[in-house]
Amino acid sequence: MASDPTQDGKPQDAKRSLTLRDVSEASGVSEMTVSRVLRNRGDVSDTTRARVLEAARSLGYVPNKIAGALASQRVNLVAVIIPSLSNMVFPEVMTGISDVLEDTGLQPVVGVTNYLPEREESVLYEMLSWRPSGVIIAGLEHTPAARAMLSQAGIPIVEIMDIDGSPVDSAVGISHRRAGRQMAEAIVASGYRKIGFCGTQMPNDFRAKKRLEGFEEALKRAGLALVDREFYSGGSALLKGREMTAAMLGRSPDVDFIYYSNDMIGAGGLLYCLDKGIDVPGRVGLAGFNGVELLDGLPRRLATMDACRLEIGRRAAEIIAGKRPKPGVAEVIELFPTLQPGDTIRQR
Amino acid sequence: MASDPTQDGKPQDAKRSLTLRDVSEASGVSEMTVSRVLRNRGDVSDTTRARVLEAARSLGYVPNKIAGALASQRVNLVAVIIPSLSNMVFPEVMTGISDVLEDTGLQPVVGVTNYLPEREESVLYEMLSWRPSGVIIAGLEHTPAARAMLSQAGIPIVEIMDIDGSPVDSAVGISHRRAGRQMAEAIVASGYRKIGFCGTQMPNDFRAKKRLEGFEEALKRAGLALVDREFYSGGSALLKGREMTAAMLGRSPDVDFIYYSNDMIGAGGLLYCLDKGIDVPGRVGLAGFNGVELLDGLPRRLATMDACRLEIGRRAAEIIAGKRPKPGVAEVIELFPTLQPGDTIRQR
DNA sequence: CCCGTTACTGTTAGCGGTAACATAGCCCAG
DNA sequence: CTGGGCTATGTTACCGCTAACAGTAACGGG
Repeated sequence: MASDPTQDGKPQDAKRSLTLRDVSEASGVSEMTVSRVLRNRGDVSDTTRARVLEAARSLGYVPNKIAGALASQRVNLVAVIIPSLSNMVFPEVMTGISDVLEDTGLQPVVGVTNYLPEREESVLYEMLSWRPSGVIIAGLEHTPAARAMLSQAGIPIVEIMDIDGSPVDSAVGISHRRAGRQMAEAIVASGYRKIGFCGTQMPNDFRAKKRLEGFEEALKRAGLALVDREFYSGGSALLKGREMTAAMLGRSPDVDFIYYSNDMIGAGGLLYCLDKGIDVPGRVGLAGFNGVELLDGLPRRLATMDACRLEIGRRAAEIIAGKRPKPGVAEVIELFPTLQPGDTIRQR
Repeated sequence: MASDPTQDGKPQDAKRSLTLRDVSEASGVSEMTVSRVLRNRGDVSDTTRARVLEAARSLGYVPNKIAGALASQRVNLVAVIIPSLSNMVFPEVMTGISDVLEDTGLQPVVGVTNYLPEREESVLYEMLSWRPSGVIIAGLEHTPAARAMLSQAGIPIVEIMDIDGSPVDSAVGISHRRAGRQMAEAIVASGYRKIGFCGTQMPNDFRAKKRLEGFEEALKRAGLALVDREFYSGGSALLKGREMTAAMLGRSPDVDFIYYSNDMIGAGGLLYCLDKGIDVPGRVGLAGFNGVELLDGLPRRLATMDACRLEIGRRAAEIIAGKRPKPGVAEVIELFPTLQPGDTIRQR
């Protein structure tokens, strides 16, 4: 329990938390005037203002936003619902969001779903029950109930990361299908023909799934098909990348390119190949996805495609904050990731 | 704006949000009964319950926790205040917290300070204004105002990560000073004598600072001192690790060990040495700190010390949730990190 | 000198729930 | 049949704050 300034252990006055009334009594003005001072609203004389601030400060008064929000019907919170915090990608999105929201008085509140739709639904319900000013939520795939809540909420909704589908309201993201396609085209153009895929075993990572679909589609158009594939779940992504690469190259020695569903396992694959003295990109080419900063420190630059994470966060926040040409109007913003060939695709 | 089901663009009924009254009218019972049903409180007949639930569901009612919290003086939120999300360490702490809070009805709300004390103060103020049921905050160093707020809040406070100092209320963490000392002792015991340090240039990363202090203290006791040091700020940690290592080995060729303030730059250093064909741990030994999962995928296991992150999160959450032998009593829990020598310290 | 303005401060009525306390049936023992 | 103890539901009074409006005093122009 919080330490009590008095020594008797029991809070002597039941620790009744401070209210506007306490400040108003301490400063000899009405509660309303105190409220005005603390919110910098309306006209208050300088002397009164000073007196109130002094009283509030010396009492250690912290306003009760619960009461404030109820009375004013205004909440400065923005719900941000994402699948995970541990994979480098969402922290950067959060950075973009915070940057923009910083000077709007709005504040992001994060909820994590662990890629579980039911969890997403309950997190959303929970957050909506705090009546936020807007929702930023990853992906376009939600349970029917979640979609219903989103569309009924009466607040701006921005679905982020992905635009392959139909948004409830606004959306900011990239086409993962196109991203997969582009990567496949680049790989094929470089002369690789026996292409394998390593990815996550997550049925609900719809974006990874779409990338793979786009990838296979482009291969097919080039008269090719995946030679081998390998999935993992859990554990150190870097290590899994090594293991999957070892397994695949062992099982399918003719594979000459491996496409990874994310940079982390791609980096693992790259380290494995370098360890084993496998010629990259001569004997095998490698590519990942996301453009994570981590790659900069690797011995060789892994081919990848940045996912515009920072920009996605920024744009989404701008929509919520009404910083758009036509605020309040739903819009879909497609961003275009650039392919970074790095050193792991053969140049020709 | 949220899409309106009707096509005229303007919400036809001003989108007045639903209240208990709407549900009560739809189901023909009092608001109180609806409230009871939705919270599973008190006795409600099965038929009434079913009727109410049906009405709530079909209307798409989402309770207003703002009103609920104000009336009941209960908020199921736990404020979690941490310096950063982007460095692998706090996401894992969050996981520990969420795991424990999961089935308590409590919910973590994250605030990020970017290692800025003033920012910490304002984030704390903001969060306290929502009257959370507890606060979990990283570190023992806060502005005087922040300390005052914490001790006045009248709710359980847990300061995490560090125990070298005096907590406001409860604390869960490791001694970073001791951790630094232990690492130094292990290094010296392995015969290294020309030891350098690479770390972050962050005046407010008190824990990194304490590790370095402990480290130097132990060196001194062994009659040694740091031979060289190098600091960085910003950018890809892996890359910075490479660069700093290159710089240090170039400038001080006699350095035979480098202690890094975190695993990420340590990993960069390791990759650099392997690239350059430098004998590790023969010519130089290397060690980091944190025990991040990432290291598992590296070509060689970097010496490190795990920071008990998951456990810290769990314990902190248990204290907040009152899942302790003596709930409500402040306690300080010290955890003991284990040194993982890996392959980058010479064995003798 | 009156009245409209301006500059400040106070009063009242909720916001949407819930705690606490009725109240209304109903059943059963005495 | 009567009262006590259920169970199921309703009533009332707030929770702490703010919107909206209502003063009040001082001032200046006509």
